[in-house]
Amino acid sequence: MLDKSYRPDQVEENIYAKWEELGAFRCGRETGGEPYAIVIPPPNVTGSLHLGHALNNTLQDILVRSQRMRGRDVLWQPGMDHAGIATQMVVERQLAEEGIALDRGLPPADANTKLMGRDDFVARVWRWKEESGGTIVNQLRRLGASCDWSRERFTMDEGLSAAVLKVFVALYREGLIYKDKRLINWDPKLHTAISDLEVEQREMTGKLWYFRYPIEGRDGETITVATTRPETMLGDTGVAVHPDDERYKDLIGRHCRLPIADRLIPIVADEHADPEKGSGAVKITPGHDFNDFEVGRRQGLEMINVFDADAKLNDTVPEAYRGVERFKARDMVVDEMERLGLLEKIEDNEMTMPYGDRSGVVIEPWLMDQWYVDAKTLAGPALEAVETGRTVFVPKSWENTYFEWMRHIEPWCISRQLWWGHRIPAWYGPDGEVFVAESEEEAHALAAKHYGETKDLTRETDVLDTWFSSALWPFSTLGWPEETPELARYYPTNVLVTSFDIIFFWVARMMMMGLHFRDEVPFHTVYIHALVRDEKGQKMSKSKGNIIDPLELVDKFGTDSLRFTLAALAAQGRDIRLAESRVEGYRNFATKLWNAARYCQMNECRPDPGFDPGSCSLTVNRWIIAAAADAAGQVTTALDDFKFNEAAGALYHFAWGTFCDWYLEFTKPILTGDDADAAAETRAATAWVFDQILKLLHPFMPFISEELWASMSEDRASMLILESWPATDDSLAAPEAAAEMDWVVRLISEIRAVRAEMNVPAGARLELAIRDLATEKQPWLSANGAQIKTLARIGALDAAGADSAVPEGSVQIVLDEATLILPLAGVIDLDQERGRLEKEIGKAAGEIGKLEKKLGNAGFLAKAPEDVVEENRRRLAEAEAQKSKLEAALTRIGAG
RNA sequence: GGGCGCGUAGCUCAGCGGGAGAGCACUACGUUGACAUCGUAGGGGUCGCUGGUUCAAUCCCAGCCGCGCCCA
Repeated sequence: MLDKSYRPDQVEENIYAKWEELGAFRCGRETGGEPYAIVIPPPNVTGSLHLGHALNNTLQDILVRSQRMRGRDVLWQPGMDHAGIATQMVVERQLAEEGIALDRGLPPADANTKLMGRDDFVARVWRWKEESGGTIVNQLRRLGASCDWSRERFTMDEGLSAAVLKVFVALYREGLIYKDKRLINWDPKLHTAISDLEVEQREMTGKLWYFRYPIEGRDGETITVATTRPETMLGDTGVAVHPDDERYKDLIGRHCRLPIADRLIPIVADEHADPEKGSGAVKITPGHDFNDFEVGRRQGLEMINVFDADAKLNDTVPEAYRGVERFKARDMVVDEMERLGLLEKIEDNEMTMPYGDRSGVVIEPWLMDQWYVDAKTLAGPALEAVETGRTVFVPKSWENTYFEWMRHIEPWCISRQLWWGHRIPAWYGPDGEVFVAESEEEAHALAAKHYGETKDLTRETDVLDTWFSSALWPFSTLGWPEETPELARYYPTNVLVTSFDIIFFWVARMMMMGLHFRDEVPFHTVYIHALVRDEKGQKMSKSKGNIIDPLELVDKFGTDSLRFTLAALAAQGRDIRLAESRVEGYRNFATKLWNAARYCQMNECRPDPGFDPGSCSLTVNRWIIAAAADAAGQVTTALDDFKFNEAAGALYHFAWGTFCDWYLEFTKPILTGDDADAAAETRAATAWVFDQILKLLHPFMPFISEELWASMSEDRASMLILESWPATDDSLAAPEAAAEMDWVVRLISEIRAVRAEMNVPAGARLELAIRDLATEKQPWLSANGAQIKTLARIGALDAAGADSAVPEGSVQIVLDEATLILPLAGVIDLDQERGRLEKEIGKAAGEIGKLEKKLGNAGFLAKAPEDVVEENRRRLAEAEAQKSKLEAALTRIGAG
């Protein structure tokens, strides 16, 4: 016998281990089945599970488990990415605590600091990874994720590294990877370039400083420029005015003298200058501003880099400023300009500032050599694949985001000044000539050919952006560049499940690389799910302190409750606001099912492998079996459409609202009754339907469903995870049974409602007489008499004739053509009953009024579809009949 | 500035051209042998506002108000 209640903490770990022992997660188990593949969006090796991961992986697991049960050969490919920047930060911080710094070729800041070289550092990172990396993988196990762990991959693995090498060299040779000197986002704390997507634009109120620059050759005349970053003026190489700006027309082509730096810089005409903004003239610092960089290019201005890697001023500026930190330099510049009488004014200014999302420091646009991928060329086929529907976004609206980004894609800067990552396979000759090759030997061969003799080569020190390797994930994890059987079988994958903020990071890059190297999209569907927010709709973040830890919810309510909640709230196109009360509610659902199972056990409802659901003779059994099949259809259809909330809802309503609330109650009298055949059939049907529920439930609540599956029978052919999904055809449909049971449900509900309204004591047994019951329904009454008596607390039941008298003091309920009569003499207040009937009559009259108005409208009759008109006529007739029945009932009571 | 989305019951959210729904919360009643993590019943909404299209609008269109996100 099952315990009194479900204890998730006592079964989850055990069940998960059994699944793994069984090899249930492994691909290739079902060789006859059509393949179904999902690659996990690789979590970061430094990461830990947050609710976004919980949602993302719950949805993937629901898909994967249901497809597995449907007989597909499922591969859910797991793994992690090496998170270059994040991981290096973690390990560097650890080293700093031990007084160790990286040997970047500079003397240590303090004599006690030890220096560590590149190889030792990389070894140290690997050690860190083995010891403390990848906590998220175990957290995914707690979530129940049925990934094929035997195939777990890591972007720094040998195989994946080989893929990276091959791709880099191939793209280089095709001219799609090149070196270029451009402005990049420099992180002065982490000492590396970072991607646009890793830069957070923060809004703030800054200042706008107005400086006067003296015009050369015009004594006393100045031109005023406004700037938000005074310190960059030391790198100014021009002043721009709008070509149509009358105020400055005569200055175009002249020069002004840059104060402090004491250089001559040209005044140029460029559309970038906005006459409406500030003074209409802008200083141009091509080395430190993205817009100015473009202006500088157009106008042929000099590009001066005034900062070093720490964002301190370098040797290009006057002595006094050298080595000064940028914000300190700002104050010095402003002070000096003021002293020189060249500071016109200072205004407050609403602006955005770029911050590194990992370092939290202000990013410095910096001019330097980096490696780039020609993303524009690669984006072409990736765009086309979505335009032509080879890859589909669900919901479709996200295609716009993808298109927008892809159509305006910039060259992709792939080099990072880090040690942890895939080192770029490029070697430099003594004269700086570049040799790109898959190995050092090959590079030497290339060099020898180039120079005609052997030369010393030095390898590029930069590593590749982590996303460069993630972009290959859908095929590199399957063994590419080897042509493995898995690659042939599972690529392209079926669906990528991710959230919208990842469209740029992964989806776009995986599409580009997949198409270029496999000539085939990496996935046919991209399902974009919601963002999980807190109850108030705020994005969860550490700084707001509103983070809900999914594992805390798991500890409190069990994994299944959290999973079901996330699925139930995962409506397309809307964010999820997670309230703990919802999780609690679905925990109660789990408890409900647990108790239904106990009920089955107590009543010996054991699964019978020989049971044929089509063979039942009892209406109530045919009804519930048909309803179960219908629920299976609803759940399946919803899952096929990625409507997880609808699938969860259909399951919840069937299991609780139909099976527990009605079927189990209906069949109690049968199980304890005298008809042994009926009892036997009902036991088998109950067990069969409950099995259907467990199967449908399994993808959502894998643990409790598996536990109950085992507890319901000792001789299961397999664990639930490998069982077959319920059939979804309509061969079990039973409309006549549904009509009958629906009538019984309505009859009981009506009686209960009136009892409650009339304050009839809950325990009191009433007599029930039914007047005017249609002949064809007479059998319904006799067949379900026991159920009606139990559930509506009826003592004696009488199908009275049409003209039988209504006892004094009766309550009368109109149900379709019939009138239910409950003699309540002495129990009810006649005035109250009159009031109740009058209220019912009023409701019917209101309904009649609305319908008559509609049906009296010539336009409606002429233009509305026939079935709609018919439906309204039917409703009107129904309401009129009900009203007259109610009026008759009122007459029978008599005027008080 | 460009784009996307959202305002439906006290709260969290479904629905989306023809009878306003769920869960939670709330109220009343309940020791019926699965379940109080429960059962039965109930109250509660001019579906943000204003126009338009339509026989018919919570749903489609436009404008407005309020809120959120992404990109610049």
